[in-house]
Amino acid sequence: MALRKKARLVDVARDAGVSPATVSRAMTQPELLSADTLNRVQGSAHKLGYRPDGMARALASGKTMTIGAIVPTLDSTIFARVLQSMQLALSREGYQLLVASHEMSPAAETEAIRTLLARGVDGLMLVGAERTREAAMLLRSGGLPVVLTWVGTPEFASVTVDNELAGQMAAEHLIGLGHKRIGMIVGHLPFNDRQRGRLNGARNAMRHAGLALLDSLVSEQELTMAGGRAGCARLLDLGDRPTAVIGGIDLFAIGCIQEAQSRGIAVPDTFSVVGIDDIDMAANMTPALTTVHIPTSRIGQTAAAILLAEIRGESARVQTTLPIELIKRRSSTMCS
Amino acid sequence: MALRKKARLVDVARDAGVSPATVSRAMTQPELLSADTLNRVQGSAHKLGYRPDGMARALASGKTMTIGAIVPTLDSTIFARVLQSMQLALSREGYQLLVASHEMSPAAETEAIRTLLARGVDGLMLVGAERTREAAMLLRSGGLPVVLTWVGTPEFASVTVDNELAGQMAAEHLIGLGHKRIGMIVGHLPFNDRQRGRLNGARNAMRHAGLALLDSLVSEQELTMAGGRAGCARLLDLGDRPTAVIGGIDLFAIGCIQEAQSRGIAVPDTFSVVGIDDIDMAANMTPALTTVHIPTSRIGQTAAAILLAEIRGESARVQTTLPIELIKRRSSTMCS
DNA sequence: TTCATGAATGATAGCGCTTTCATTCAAACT
DNA sequence: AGTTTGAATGAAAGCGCTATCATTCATGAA
Repeated sequence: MALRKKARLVDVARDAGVSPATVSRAMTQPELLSADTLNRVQGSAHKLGYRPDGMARALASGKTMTIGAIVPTLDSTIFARVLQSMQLALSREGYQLLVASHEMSPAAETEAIRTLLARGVDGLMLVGAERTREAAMLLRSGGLPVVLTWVGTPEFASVTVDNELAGQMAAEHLIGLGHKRIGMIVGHLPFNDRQRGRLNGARNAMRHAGLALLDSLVSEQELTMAGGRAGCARLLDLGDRPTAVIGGIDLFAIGCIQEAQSRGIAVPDTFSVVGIDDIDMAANMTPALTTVHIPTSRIGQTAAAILLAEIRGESARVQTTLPIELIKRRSSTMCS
Repeated sequence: MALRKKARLVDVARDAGVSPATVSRAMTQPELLSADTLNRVQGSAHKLGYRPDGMARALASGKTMTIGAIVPTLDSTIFARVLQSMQLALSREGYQLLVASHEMSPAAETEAIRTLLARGVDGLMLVGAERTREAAMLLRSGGLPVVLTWVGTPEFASVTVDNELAGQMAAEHLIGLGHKRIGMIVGHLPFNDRQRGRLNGARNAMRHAGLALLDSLVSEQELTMAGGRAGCARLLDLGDRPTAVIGGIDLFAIGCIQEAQSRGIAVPDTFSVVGIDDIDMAANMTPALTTVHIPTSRIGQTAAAILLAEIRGESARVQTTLPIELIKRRSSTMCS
């Protein structure tokens, strides 16, 4: 009972008086065995405290029962939600999530892809469609199911959301309320096709309305609430300040509201703010945030489902786009 | 160039005209080889696009280069920060993080431990000291480095924070400001020794001051901002409402402030609120939140360092407690 | 009775790598 | 010259499991 080494499959086989193959079957395809042997094997396994070795299993079967996910950052409600719902869906099928983040660095993402591929994952979830040439090569030659989220390309399966439309909906809402000088706070654009899409969407909506999203009213910031405050501060310091601001993410919008309030500017009475994402907090602040709802949990669930399906060889390169929706709350109102 | 199967170690060996052992050495201990052979091997490896197979490597060496982390939930800035800083520290040494969450269910945590152990991880990070008997057994018999975070036990290495002290500091601050009727919003207590500690700390501080934390002024809520609002609403609806509230996590405190503001109750003028954690948002809201700072990033870094050290056999069962600190901001003031 | 037939099980060859242990050979000592 | 030493490499035995193929043995069809 004490200093026994870990029991292996052969130990169980010996104890139960069967061949290793039978034990292996007992563990993975019990329906193939007679009730009698199955019982005997399970008994021995339990008695010896046998736990199959995942690495050996992985090597022999080529399956790791692990899905890799590489996100820009873990420190974001958005991605946390996606990961959480993925994990939930995956664990139901016995899969585990291997998580890596790259902190907005293409090189780091490439490296993470390389590592996960080497480590052996049965599928890979990535965010966005933009990556280094090398990363693309790795994925292509990796020969494993890949699903892109938020933004996709025809080359891989994807669960996307129309970021342009999101930006457009936010802008159109404000335009409909009579706002003409609209500002926007966005994340750093270089390695972030989500933010670029939202910005373009807003820009186009304004153009269609015969207005313009002035460059001077667009502030690029770090994706934090502090970034939102800073961006808003810059816009509010302007001589001709905007009457409304779109946050490229809710956190920006919320930071923006805080900044306005701390300056005694009433939201929404004299300053409207709308966000994109609809994070938890959006509904719970005062004023509650008008925002474009992005179905993050569904993105995760769907990504998991697609990966699982591809692993089973059921489907290939499914391109899914999830609907988004403007949620009108209190932070936006008619331009006064 | 096209339909070539994945190159294996023997392929490289053949191409370079050396034995497999030499190629293996070239990959893991290049300093053992002559510059000449090393070059030749690396040349062949590169030419064939060779990438070592992690599973085979893991099986043969017993090392997976993977660390498991099981957190209550991914959807929390706090744990996200910890994971992020762990990952950063680990990746520098070539390790990857395998993440699982249990959503506050002891059974789910046990299952996650079992899975990760089977999957093969070189070390394991867990939150809190409370778990099922079975989980404890698994960890003990797992024979792998384990580090507990937030709350620890002598049985394992740990990086903790004095949760009681945190609760105490929050309460003492309020007491020092003259508050006597103090309420508290805490998370569900059953499988959460962090929240229990904080509550007890606050309770003791009040007792020492000759006051009492009335049960009627303690509200147990889900760990979300909405929970904070709900808890606060309950307290504010009371005939004899508290003049100050402690949030067991910042999110509660923030929700509480939102709730108060939405009722036209001025914070901090007629109602003080303090939190615990010091999440990003705390400093960026209006009023900025007074809170007890918990060094989350350092928890992650330290946990990673301890695990790495134990893997190398350098140290064992280090118990570290990180300092915490009250950050006075605007959400709390003298009792009027 | 004689064979297919199929269900239950066994034998065994890997999966791709690491890791002793053994070998070779030149440099460095007696 | 004869020996010791150590650096550089090779040979080969696994790591613990899965999966293919073969074997056994009732069962029912011919």
